[in-house]
Amino acid sequence: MKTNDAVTALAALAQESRLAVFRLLVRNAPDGLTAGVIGEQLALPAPTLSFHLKALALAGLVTTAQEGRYVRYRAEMAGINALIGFLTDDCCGGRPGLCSPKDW
Amino acid sequence: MKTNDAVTALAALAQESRLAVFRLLVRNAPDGLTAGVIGEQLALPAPTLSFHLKALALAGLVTTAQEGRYVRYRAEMAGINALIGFLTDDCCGGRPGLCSPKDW
DNA sequence: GCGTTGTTTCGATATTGTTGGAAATGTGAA
DNA sequence: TTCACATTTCCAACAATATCGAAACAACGC
Repeated sequence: MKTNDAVTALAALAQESRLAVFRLLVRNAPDGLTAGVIGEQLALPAPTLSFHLKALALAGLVTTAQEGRYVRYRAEMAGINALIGFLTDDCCGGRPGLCSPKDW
Repeated sequence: MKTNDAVTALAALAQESRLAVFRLLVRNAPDGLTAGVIGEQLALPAPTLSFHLKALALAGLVTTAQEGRYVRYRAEMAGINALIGFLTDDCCGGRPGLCSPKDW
């Protein structure tokens, strides 16, 4: 993962509505939810939600699947996992034992 | 961790300079670095760096320690750990086996 | 086809974040 | 005390992002 990818992913999550969308999809993994259901659950107007879902998809944090009239969104676990790895890369100069072991 | 705390932490990391600062401090954990060294390594003007370090500190991702004329910054592992936990909370409705086990 | 429903794009506005020079603050050394 | 150095605050210009109504687009049932 490159720095720019990480910034994109972090920026996608660094917004209240998008973070709520992502966490809702994580709770509903791996089935996912349709856009309409997400909007209903989080009380977001359709254009606003669409804007945010697009950002999450571009960041590689959710995937989309057309299902007839509906579009199903799913949390992309590989995306969040790559992000976490990037954040903790080379921790303590490669000697992770220097950090509290039970935390890592 | 509350939603607002998570948004603050994610926003702090969702910026190229701040992300670079944080990762530099992670690599140099647990010793940390002084502001001047960070600015030198990343080629950031002092006011800009100070602005970013403040954001990281407010987000609970770095700690500060006055050392004479210098101020030493350290990555706060507990902060990043809490953030990661928040992101993956209640994964798959509490049945994490539904996600790829090797990823989690 | 035609109306209905689900989703996205467009557009205009409001809000917030980033940047770095100049100046101020704080700390230690001479 | 005076100087030098490290860091922060202040400020103003600039850039990026959030919001949501109206309209457009897409897919299904009749």
